[in-house]
Amino acid sequence: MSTQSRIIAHVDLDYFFAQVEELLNPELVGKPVVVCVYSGRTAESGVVSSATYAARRYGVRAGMPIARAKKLLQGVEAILLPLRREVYQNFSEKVMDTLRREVDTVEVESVDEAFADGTRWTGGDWRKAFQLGQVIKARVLSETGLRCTVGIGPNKVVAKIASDSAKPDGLKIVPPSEVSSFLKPLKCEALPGVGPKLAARLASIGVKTLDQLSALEIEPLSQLVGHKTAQYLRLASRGEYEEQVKEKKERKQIGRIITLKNDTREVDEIVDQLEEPLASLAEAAARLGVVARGVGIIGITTRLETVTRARSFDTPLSFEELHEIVRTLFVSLLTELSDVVLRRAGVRLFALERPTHQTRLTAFNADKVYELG
DNA sequence: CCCTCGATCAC
DNA sequence: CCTCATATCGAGGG
Repeated sequence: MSTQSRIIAHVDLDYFFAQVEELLNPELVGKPVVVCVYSGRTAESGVVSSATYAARRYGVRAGMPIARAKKLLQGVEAILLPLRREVYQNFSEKVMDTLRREVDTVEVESVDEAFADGTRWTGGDWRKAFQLGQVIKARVLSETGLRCTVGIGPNKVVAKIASDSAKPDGLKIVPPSEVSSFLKPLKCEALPGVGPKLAARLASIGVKTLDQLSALEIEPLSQLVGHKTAQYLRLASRGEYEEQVKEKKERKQIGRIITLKNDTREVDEIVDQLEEPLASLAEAAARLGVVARGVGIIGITTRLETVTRARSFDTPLSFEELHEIVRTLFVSLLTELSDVVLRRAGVRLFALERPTHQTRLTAFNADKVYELG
């Protein structure tokens, strides 16, 4: 069979968190609904995580401080709701299962996005691509109640840009014959992986559109953005990015980060507040059936700069050891950086492995148990 | 080559 | 005024 043209769908749930809240409380439908992450520092501190289109009409956007959103919504009958991660995760899983029932391969990109390989579904026939999109949208709606936007293209990059261009509740097909004209006029930021920083670098050599980007020689581009990124930009901008849709494997790391009650550089104060996150991580690791050989800390300074420290080991770490290493890492961080004050602090576990027969470790047992070697 | 760290992205 | 979680890249050191 011709491995030539695949038919890839990108499925993007519309204003996902806020849409779930609407679904759970139909009175909210059509109103400005804003799902917020409250940091707990003050009653109102935090950011917007998701907003309905009614709220967006007032300029509310994800990532915006809650205080600013409230200003924009002054005098408006708006509904602010706290984030309910587990609830959205459950809906997400239902959606992903729905997709898996329809196509062979589903690659979960995030809680609200997935790629679906529709090559088999369509028999490789682009005349069936629209039908594939309609079926995906209809199945997701009937099985979960959620609306989504579907972009379909010959590769993941084109499919994702297509869905971006069609939201909300849209369906956009970009067959191979249209890829070039579809991509050419777009700004570089339209490519997944190109954010403000990379876009600024490209702009510094006068490159603003995918058309311009696709015309660059690889060498100078590589000088500017590094080897891997240059290869990616070249292929992606030409519509020639051919990474296959594949199920994601095991998680490589898990982490938690919190906003501290007060800005501080007191290790005790920091580690105290990291007790819960650490326990939560231990639980998450246990649920995943993994142990960690590495642990790291993250600090966000009052100037909003990120500082990290990490250590890895050749055997898995017990909960007690994690705790101790986290403390040590914060001590050395704060000793080395005598002028930083932390606003936020976090912990992450990496080098995650399934326990071998040599090691047993459960979430809440303190001791690492070795068999005799 | 491996490790650590910071940056970036995108959510 | 500034959340939270993950992956990846590249630089620098060993």
